[in-house]
Amino acid sequence: MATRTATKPSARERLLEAANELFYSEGVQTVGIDRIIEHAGVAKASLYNTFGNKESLVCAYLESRKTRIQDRILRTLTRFRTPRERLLGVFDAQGELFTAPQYNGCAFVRATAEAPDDSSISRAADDYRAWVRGLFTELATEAGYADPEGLARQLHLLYDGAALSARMDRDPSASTTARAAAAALLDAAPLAEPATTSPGS
Amino acid sequence: MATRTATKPSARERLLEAANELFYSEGVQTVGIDRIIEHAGVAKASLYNTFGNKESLVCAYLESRKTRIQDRILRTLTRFRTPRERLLGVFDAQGELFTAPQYNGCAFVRATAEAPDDSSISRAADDYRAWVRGLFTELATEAGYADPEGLARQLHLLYDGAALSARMDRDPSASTTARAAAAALLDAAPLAEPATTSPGS
DNA sequence: AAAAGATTAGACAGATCTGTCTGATCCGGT
DNA sequence: ACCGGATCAGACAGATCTGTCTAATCTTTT
Repeated sequence: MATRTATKPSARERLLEAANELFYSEGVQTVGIDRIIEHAGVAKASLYNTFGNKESLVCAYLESRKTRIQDRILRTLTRFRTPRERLLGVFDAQGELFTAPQYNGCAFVRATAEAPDDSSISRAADDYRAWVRGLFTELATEAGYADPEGLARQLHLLYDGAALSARMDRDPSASTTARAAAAALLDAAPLAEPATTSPGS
Repeated sequence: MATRTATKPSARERLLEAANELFYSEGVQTVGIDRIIEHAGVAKASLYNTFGNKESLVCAYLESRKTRIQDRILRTLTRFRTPRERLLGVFDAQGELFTAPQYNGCAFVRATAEAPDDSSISRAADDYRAWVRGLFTELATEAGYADPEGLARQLHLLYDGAALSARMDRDPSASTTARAAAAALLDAAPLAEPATTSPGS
């Protein structure tokens, strides 16, 4: 509750930091508890007192990653004015992630690949994906497109594909490709009709 | 008794079949050797005589999956005539995969998420991705687009995104969304200038 | 029929992992 | 100063995993 001074982060914070580095770079299953506590400089009892078990630590790690990514995207979007620019700006924010020291793909995809099907880890991934989907839908609605949900689904595909390609192909330029494709989709998507007939033929 | 061919598959085939089911549905790390041999009805020594170690078994499993998917896609593409239909037909083939009994996402993405960075597993994934990329590039070239590689990259993003969404969102209709987006990208992509004209068939 | 090679069941070794427990030590609030 | 909670180091139990090895049984070839 009391805010820590800058001298020494709490055991919880150090554990989350270590989890963030090790789980993300090497995978959830391959990194054992011992490596986490060694890297965090924390006793094993502190870990189990704080989180209870490994799965809860993984969920907390995913949660912290989610808020970090959300903040990063939203901050990047403040640079853009028009709804269209902001829709495409999501891919710019993604590109910044790709060029980070070493990007290893979507943490939620990786963690889900290692977790049983109906675990709390999958639920954390669902949360994150719902947020991304909601963001695209909201921006598409603001931009006045006729089918914001459908457009958001298409853009989400590009967003996922870019993250996957950036990792699997070790190609950070995937976000640029995705942005260009997204621009083409926006150009092709019909706007909501403020009034008269639809443009057929 | 004297029948030696069709009645009983070899130990290798049964192991690959078991690996295909268990590794794909539950993950590579979480499924142990004991589960594999039990499910295959094979002795442990046979597994290690045949494959040497677990990683080789995983690679063989990925290899068999790759050829299976390639066959499926190519067979589906024979239904279509024009290059454009065949480009979009890749997403139809993908949709058939999604509606399979239980689809669990791209096996290569899952396996790579659990494997160390420079393993032979990653290399198997690279092979598969290179094939998909080459297929899109080839079809885009046949269709006469000005920038086949660039278009193939965009379509590959949709392909990856659809596979990822089908798994993460448990939404097999992702291939339909991807197909629609791909059609829009094809409409927007410029055609190559016809250097040598051989117009009609 | 007999030899040679596969295949089987399962014990075993060695390593590793999660989670618990003990007791000592540090540190902030009253 | 003191007390209670947080944290520490590390041993320990119990389970699990990969890979090896033995010895018996089945299959094929000579």
